[in-house]
Amino acid sequence: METGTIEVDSLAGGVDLQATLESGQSCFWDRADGRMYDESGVARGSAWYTAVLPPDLAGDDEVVRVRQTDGRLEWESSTDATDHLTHLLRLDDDLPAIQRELPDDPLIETAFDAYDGLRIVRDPPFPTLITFICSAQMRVKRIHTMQRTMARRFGTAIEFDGETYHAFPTPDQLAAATVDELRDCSLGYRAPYVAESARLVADGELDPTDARGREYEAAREFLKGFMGVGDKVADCILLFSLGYLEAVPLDTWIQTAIAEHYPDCDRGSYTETSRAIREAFGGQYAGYAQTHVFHYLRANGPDLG
DNA sequence: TATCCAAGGTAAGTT
DNA sequence: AACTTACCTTGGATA
Repeated sequence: METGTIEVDSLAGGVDLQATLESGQSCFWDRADGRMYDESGVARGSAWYTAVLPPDLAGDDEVVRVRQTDGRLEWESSTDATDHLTHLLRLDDDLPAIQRELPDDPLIETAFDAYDGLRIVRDPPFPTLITFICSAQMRVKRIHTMQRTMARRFGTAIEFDGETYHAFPTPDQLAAATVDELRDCSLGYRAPYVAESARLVADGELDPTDARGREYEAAREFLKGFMGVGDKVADCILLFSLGYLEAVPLDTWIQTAIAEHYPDCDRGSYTETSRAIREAFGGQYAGYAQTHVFHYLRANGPDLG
């Protein structure tokens, strides 16, 4: 096993690992103490998080553990995880520079200042696709449980440091699952969506990574080719996996924020409201504003700001 | 202990 | 294109 550290001071804007991984944008990481999203007064802030990197990222299924203590990130893995962490947690993003590009707006400033070091993640595309298909009408904590269940039942088991971890299922593995088996993972009406979208990827008919390189709105339309992917889910995949930092998923929290703080941005349709709020959030880094505002409102209630 | 309700929406059908 | 409606499941709220 290899270990290493990344100094938080070496990152522009630092990093808040817990805020980044437990703000609801990612289901790729799992808290080793099993207390993900547990608000019940458990000691937080230095917990280990684990993930199984898919072969297309690491060359082979590879377990990575990371925690934040005393101004540094500590990691454990079978090989050097520095580059993987930099990639997955977007540690190269210059947060102060991004904040300077955001508009001078009280809600955005409050939300940004409240969570120093909260970064957008760069999760692998296929798990992100499935995760956000599952997210429809679902609580964040339960989405996470659903992903863990699918990984345990259909994903490859990996031994690391004397423990067993499960990779998120590959497209082939998930496409091989029956709709009933997926329903047994508590997916409900999302089960056939997951089955069909996994099949599309497994059969080579559609690949979420092929959205890359397209103009933003064209990329969003492309992703809507998957079953169970509408505008909002497509925006989540673009922002949290494919690096479209201008994407602003219009979820219920942001809809509430629009109604209360930016009523002029409500243009009726998703496309037009999206354009308006994207502009209000400063364009190219609007997704960073979205994620901070989302996290802030979810933690503090919609009335503040 | 029951019952009710909302949760990071989408697809399909109707106007 | 815009507007309805149904949809699985479950944890937490309310009675």
